[in-house]
Amino acid sequence: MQATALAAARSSSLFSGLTEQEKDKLLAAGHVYKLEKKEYLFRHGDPVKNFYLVCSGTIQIFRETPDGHEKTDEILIAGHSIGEREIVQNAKTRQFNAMAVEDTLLLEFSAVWLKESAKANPVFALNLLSAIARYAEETAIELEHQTTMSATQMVACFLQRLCVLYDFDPSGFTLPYSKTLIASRLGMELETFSRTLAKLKPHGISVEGTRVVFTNLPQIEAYVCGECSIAEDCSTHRVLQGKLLCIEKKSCGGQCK
Amino acid sequence: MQATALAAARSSSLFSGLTEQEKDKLLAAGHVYKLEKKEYLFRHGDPVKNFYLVCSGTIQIFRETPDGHEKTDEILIAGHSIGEREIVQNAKTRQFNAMAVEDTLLLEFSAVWLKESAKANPVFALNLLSAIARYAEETAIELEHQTTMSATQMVACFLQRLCVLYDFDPSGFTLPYSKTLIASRLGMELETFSRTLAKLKPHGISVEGTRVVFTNLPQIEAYVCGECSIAEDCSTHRVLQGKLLCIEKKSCGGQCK
DNA sequence: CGACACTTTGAAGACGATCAACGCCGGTGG
DNA sequence: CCACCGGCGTTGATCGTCTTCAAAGTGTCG
Repeated sequence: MQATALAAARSSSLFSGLTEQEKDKLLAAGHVYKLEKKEYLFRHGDPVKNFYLVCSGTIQIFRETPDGHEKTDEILIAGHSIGEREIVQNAKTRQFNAMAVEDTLLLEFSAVWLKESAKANPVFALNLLSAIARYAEETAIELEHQTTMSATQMVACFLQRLCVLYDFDPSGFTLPYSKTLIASRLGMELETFSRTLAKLKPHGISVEGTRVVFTNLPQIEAYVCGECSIAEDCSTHRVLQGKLLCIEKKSCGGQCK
Repeated sequence: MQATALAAARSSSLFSGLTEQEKDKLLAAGHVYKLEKKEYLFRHGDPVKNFYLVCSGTIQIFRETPDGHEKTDEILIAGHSIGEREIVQNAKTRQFNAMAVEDTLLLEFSAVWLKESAKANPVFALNLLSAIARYAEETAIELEHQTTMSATQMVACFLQRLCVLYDFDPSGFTLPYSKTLIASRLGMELETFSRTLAKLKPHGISVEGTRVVFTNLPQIEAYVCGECSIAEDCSTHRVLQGKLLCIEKKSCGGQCK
């Protein structure tokens, strides 16, 4: 169990470019931390004491609005890290909640450890910087999507990304978490999400229950980077892995075939 | 002229904690760069070669969607920096446009200079890390606002922030840039923005032409951090300077008096 | 089998975008 | 000095999309 946990942790981008010895030394400071489904890792307002690496399972990062609604900011899986931004900024309290979506294994490190390690190891520091910069970039893209894309486009975009990120088979895979969670992640209501799925069929994305099938693969592929004539400039449709998706004429101005 | 430019630049948070000598040494590598109103600093797709510090004037960072719409990501004034994220991430091309809103003075540095300086000076490196982390945090809040607040709330929030950020007099100040730009920044149409302003009057915010007056100051003040009963947990209404604004009952659930 | 969580579907409503027309102002040129 | 123009902002009417509220359907697990 411990061995598997470490394997996932050492594959984190934070350790890229480090020797196996260096990784061992850094990881030695971590304690295994288990969470059961629905258990909280921490809540909004808790003091920032620790840094975490996800080894297995899934962690949901979310905020609660005063009227009781939840907005999911991130869904983290093995290899992802939690808390580096707050620690770097010396934030005193957590600004969001972290909860296990399913049984989850983490490695726990102290905030001090993170800072010391960054000071002591320039490669690690650069990885940290890069991870935070990447998060900033992803959030900015997310924001752009939110303000310029329709719900249909967002869902299509999300499913494509999901497929790439989790290395699923496009010709058929199962959603890794509930539709409620996905809707919350996309900042829309469950009902809207549910209705949207039906609209995707004509575009070659079929969803029934938790089963997703990219039918008419060539058509879908055609939407992917390289075949989209405005790929370079199509910032609206840029997806994190450098792939593109233009699902509706509306915001493509018909330039994407 | 040069003296003023340097004064604004050295006040940047990137140099906090450095001795005057260190600042001098770092700033010596910069070249003054002038932009006239409407002139581009760079465009989407341009190679990432330089890092900039804004000394005076205003720079608009924006993206163009394929259907011709513009979304303004940031409005930068003296002390702000441009390009650190792309450089840290080794991005090859700019992912957005940067244009002068008015005549603007900048300091230009090479991308290499930024990296070398970060390597050579740990305090500078930490400031850089902190600046990027702060940007990430601000963007995340922005995203949360976008998905949970109404147009009315966003505008009210923006005006309050503007007042704090620019150190304006709440009892009366002039908008520092056009309403078109503000609307674009808030991700809404000019018409929506225009209509929204009228709705703010009952809440103690009066806008006529470019003149903004926070009337009924006590009422407004009451909305500000400390007097809002759910201040600590009211992430939706958290504003960058640690101030709060709850302008409508809708999402406060009546908890904010 | 029943309880419960999760999802789907329907109908109504709110909100912001869109299209269109008009007013205002500063600048330019005759 | 006046007429015209273009940029900017306001206002009105309409439309589409997403949310909201309500009810019913599906699946799983004890």
